[in-house]
Amino acid sequence: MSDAANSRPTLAGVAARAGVSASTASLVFSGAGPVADATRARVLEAAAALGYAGPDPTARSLRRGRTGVVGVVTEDRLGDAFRDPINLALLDGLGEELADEGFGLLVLPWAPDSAVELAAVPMDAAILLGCSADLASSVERLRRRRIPLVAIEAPPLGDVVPIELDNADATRRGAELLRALGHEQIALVTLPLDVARTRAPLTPQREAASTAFTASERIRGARAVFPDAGGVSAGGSTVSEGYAAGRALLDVPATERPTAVIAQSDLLAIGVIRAAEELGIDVPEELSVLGFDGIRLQGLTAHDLTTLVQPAVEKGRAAGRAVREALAGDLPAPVALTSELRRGATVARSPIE
Amino acid sequence: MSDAANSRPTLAGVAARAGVSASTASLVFSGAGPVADATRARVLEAAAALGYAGPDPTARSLRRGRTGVVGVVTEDRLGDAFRDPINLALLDGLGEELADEGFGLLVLPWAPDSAVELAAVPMDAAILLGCSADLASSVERLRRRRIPLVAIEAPPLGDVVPIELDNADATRRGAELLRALGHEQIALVTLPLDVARTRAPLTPQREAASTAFTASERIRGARAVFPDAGGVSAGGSTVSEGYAAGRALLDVPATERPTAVIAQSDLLAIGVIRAAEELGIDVPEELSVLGFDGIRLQGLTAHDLTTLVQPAVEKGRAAGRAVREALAGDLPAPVALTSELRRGATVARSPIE
DNA sequence: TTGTAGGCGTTATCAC
DNA sequence: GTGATAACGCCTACAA
Repeated sequence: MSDAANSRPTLAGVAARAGVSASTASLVFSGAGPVADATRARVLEAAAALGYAGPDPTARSLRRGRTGVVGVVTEDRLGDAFRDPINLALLDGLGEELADEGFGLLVLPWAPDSAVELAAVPMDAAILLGCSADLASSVERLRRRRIPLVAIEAPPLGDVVPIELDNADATRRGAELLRALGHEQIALVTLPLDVARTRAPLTPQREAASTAFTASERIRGARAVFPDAGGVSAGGSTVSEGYAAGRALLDVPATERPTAVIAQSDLLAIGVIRAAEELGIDVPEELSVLGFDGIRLQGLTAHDLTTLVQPAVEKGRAAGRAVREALAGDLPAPVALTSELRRGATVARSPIE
Repeated sequence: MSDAANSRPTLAGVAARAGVSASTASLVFSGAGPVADATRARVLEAAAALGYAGPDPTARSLRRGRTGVVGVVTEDRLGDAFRDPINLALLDGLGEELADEGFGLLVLPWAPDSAVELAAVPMDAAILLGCSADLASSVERLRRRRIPLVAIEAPPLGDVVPIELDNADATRRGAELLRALGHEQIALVTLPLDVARTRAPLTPQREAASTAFTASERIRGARAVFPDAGGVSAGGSTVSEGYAAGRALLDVPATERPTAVIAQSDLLAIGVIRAAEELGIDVPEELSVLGFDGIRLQGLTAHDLTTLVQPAVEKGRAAGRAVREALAGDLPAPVALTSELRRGATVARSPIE
C-alpha cells in the first residue's frame, strides 16, 4: 500500500496489479476482444482488490466520442415541464425509444438568464421541446457543436430535424365545427405567448410579438375561420389558468359573452368549463368549449371534452427515433403528425339563432 | 482549406489559426487567466472562422473531473416517475438547488433488466429516488465509483447521505386520530410493495417480501396502532389504482366493511373516495379516508382531504443541497423531515358505536 | 492471446 | 501575457 492507494483506482492501476497491460485489462471490461480466462480472472481479482468500479465514464466518453446522454431542452421550470400531461405522454415515447435503449435523458430547463450554457453540456444529441424563438441564439451555438438536434413543434430551423404537429390545421378543423354549429361569437384561450407568460387579453401587438410557436400556430388556425376572434392568453397550460381566463371572458353581460371558447389545451378547457359552471353557464347548451390535446387527466372527473387529440406519445417516439437515426449516421426524415377531432359533449349548436 | 477542414474544429486548430498556443486559446474560452485583448480577438476570430463552438464538454469534463451532471435514479418508467405530483414537487426543489445552479439533471429510470449500467453513466453525483432494495447491487457498484450518493427515503445505506421522511411516525399519528375517533375496522391501501407492482391483498408473506421502503414504513406506522389491519397493495400511486383498491375493500357486505381507510398517498385516497361514492358510501359519515402527501392536484375538485402533509419541495431542496455540499468537498449531514397531519373533511367519528 | 503506441480535446502548472 | 509540457483515463489499431 505504498503508492496512491487512496486515489481513485484506474484501469492502469488494475492492469499493473494484475500484471497485464492496460489494453488487455480494457478488453476485460469492454468485452471487445478475446481474453484468456485466467487473465480475465486475474484482472477482475485485481479490480475487486482495488475497488475499481469499471472504466471511468467520462474518459470512455471522450475516447469513444459518445456519452450515452441525450439532452431534452425545455423552457419550463423543471417541475412545470412535467406538470403538463402532454409532456408526460411525450416522455413515455422518449422513454421507449431512448431510455429503454440505454440512453440517459438530461433535462435542461432553459431560461433567458439560465445558468446552463447548452453548448457546454456533455451530450450526444439534443431534443428541443416546445422551444420559443427566444432560444434561437442558444440553439445556434448548439448547432455549431454539430450534434444532432431534433425540434418538437418549433419554427423551421436550419439543420434541425423537425417533429411537427398540425397545430394550425387541427385548430381550423375544430373552428369549422363550431362555425357549422352556428357559432359566431368566439373567444380564444391561448397558451402563453412568451417567456413572461403574461395572462392578458389578446391584442394584435401581443400576438405579433409572440415567440411561442405552438400558440401562434393554433391562433392562426382559429383565425382562418374566425378572423376577428378575440380572447386571452393564459399564463400556463393549467386548469387554474383556464379558470382565470374563463372568468375573464365569461363574467360579463350575457350579450357580450362568447358562445364558444377555443382553448389551446385540455387543461385550459377544463378550467374554462369550471368557470362557466360557477357562473351558472351551461356547457354545452349556453357555451361550447373546445380543447386541444386529448389527454386523460389523473383523477379528473372526465368531462367528455370535445377536443383535438394529438399523438403525444408518438411525438416522443418520433423524436427518439430521429435522435437514434442521426446518431447512427443516417439523416432522419422530418416527421409531421396529425391530430384528430374528437366529438365529446362540450360542443353544441350556438344558443343564438 | 487543405487540412481537416471538415472534421470538428478543436481548440488546437483554433489556436493554430490564430497563431497562439493552445493554452492561450484555452484561457480565452475559460476566462481563467489574463489574455491581451488583441490576442483574445484573434482567437475569437479564428474560432468564428472555423465554426468552433467552444471547448468540447467531454474533454473538459475529463480534464476537470466534473461533468456538471447529477443523476436522478428512479424505479419508475420515465413518464410515470413524474405522474406522481409528489415527485413533481420534489423536482421543484431539485430545480432550485441544482438546475438553477447550472447542473443538468440526468433522469435514469432503473429496472432490474435495465439497459443502463448506472456505474457507467457520466455524472458527478446521483440522487436515489424512492429506490427499493432491488437496486442494491446497482447502488453498490455506484458507490465504488466514489461519487456522492444521496438517497431519498431509502433504507440506511452505508456511505449514502439519507434524506428521510417520518413515514412510520406520521402514519402512526394519522392512525391514532382514527382510533381516537372510535375506528376499529381499518383497511390499508398501500403503495406498491415491489417492482412487479402487484395489486393484491396484503399478507404477512407479501409484506415481509416487500422491497419498497416507504410503503413498508407506512405500514409499520399504521400497525403500531392497528396491529391487525388488513388491506391491499396498489399497483401504483394513482387515482385509478386507489379506485380499484377501494372497490375491492368496500364492495362487500356492510358488516365486513372497514370504517376507515388509511391510504398511502393522496391519489390513492381520492380513488378510494371515488369508489365509496360510487357504492353509495358516504365519506366521511360512513367511511373515513386518510391520505398521505398533501398534494394539490391539477384540476381535481379538491376533496378537502385529511392527510399527512409532507414537505416534498423541501425534500428536493435538501437532496440538492446535499449533492452540492458533497461536491464542494464537505460531508453533508443526514436530513430528517417531518410530515404534518392536516385535518380535512374526510375523517369523522366511526359510525359503529 | 497479449502488448505497444498514440491520441481523444482539454486544462493546470510552471517557466519564460 | 504567453507557451511548452504533462496529464485526465481510456480505447483501438497494429504488431508480436
